[in-house]
Amino acid sequence: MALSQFSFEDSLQKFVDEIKDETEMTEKQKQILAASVKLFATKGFHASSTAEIAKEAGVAEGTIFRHYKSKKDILIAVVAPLLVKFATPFIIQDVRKIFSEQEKKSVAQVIAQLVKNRLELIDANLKHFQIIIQEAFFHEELREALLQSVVKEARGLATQFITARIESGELRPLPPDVIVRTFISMMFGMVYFKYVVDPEQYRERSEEEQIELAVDILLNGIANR
Amino acid sequence: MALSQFSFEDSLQKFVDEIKDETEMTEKQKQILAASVKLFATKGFHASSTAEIAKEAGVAEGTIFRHYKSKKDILIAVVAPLLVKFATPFIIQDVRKIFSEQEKKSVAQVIAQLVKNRLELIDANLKHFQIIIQEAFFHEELREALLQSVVKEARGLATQFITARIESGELRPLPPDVIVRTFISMMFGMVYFKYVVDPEQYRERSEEEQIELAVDILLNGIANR
DNA sequence: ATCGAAAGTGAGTAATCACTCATTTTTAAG
DNA sequence: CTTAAAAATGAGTGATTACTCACTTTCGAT
Repeated sequence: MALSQFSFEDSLQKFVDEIKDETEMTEKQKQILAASVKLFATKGFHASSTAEIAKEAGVAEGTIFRHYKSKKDILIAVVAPLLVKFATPFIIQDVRKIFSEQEKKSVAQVIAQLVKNRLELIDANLKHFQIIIQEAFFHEELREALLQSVVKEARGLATQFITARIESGELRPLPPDVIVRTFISMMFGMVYFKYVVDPEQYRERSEEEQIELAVDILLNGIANR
Repeated sequence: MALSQFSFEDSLQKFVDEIKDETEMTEKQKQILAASVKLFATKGFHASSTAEIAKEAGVAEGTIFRHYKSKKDILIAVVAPLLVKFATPFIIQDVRKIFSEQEKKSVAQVIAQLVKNRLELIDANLKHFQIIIQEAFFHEELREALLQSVVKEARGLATQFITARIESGELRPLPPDVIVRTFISMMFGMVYFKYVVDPEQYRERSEEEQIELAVDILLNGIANR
């Protein structure tokens, strides 16, 4: 195995290993994770103490370290499932499917479906998503796992799709990476405006309308012809 | 004065008050700020201890608290100048000027100029910008000041410009807030990809090309006509 | 040269940090 | 019911935290 692939394989494996089925978790363990999610999302990892987590979970501080050998292990346990949900081939079949059914659908349909699908995933795991985004700034391993697996995987698929659609004449011959970047930026922007910047204004329109408008702009731009 | 405006006026005022001319700063004080910027940007505010800051600045820990009454005060002192640079009417004239010269210029020119101008501002203050983005998650006052002043101000100007250009027929009759959101998302995306996600790929093209491509997509979309 | 104020110092403070461990409680199989 | 393992506990650990304060040094005006 090439040395350069070590860190990627390692960090992804580390995340996968950390995942346990909820069924094989103690009640207290679930409470610890739930409390951690709540605190990490609102105050951040560094500002949340293990004493606080224990109190919020209704658990002795020692119990935390019976299940997680360090505080950082809690973060990994919290973040791993969603990271894998985004990244593993198994679940990315979701996305793969959208792309593979391409013959039948127009670009607009595929993109709209993709946006909807990913936004639903984020919505369903909002706090976990928030924690990942926040803490990726400070934890290199997390950032690494996020970029190398999720982004790389997503970009691979997207580039394939875009290239095909350029050849078929449906898309302009623009550099695929720029299109991917624009698409990802747009989606993050939607989430950020929806939950942080301006929830009231965002909700003036329905989610379907928002997606429709965004896709419209991505496809056709804002200039009048 | 309406009660609802208190927090905005207060937090903005607090940030403005915190700014001191560099000329009226001690040598050691500048070192403290420089060390704080370096540490906050790399490790984050919470993970940077005052002992560390003192050591990095080559200063006694007590000296820090001679100038700043709390650790959080350092953060404000670090962040305030850039925040004001983004927000105050005085410096936003920069942007206002771009908009006001609109008669002579095409939408594409105005937007390209605007993107270039803002990206330059970010580039010139990259670490400070990074700190603001990171810490806005955790400090409500910072988030408040950022949203209420910078975003609101920027949106006001942009909406005015967009509305005018829709009326003149240059832009499609899309909701201005959606256009603004798309524009801001695109810019953040460029910065994020350039510095975090994929610096190598980003730099395959020159900055001018990147801007040109982004503006092109914003104006004309990715679909073939 | 004198003097008061401002700048700088670093040992000291109580509080809090992540984490340990001897002990007790709970669980589940025989 | 017995019993051994697993789960849970919370007082206790040394290290580190943001911050204080009595003291020394530097500086500028007279």
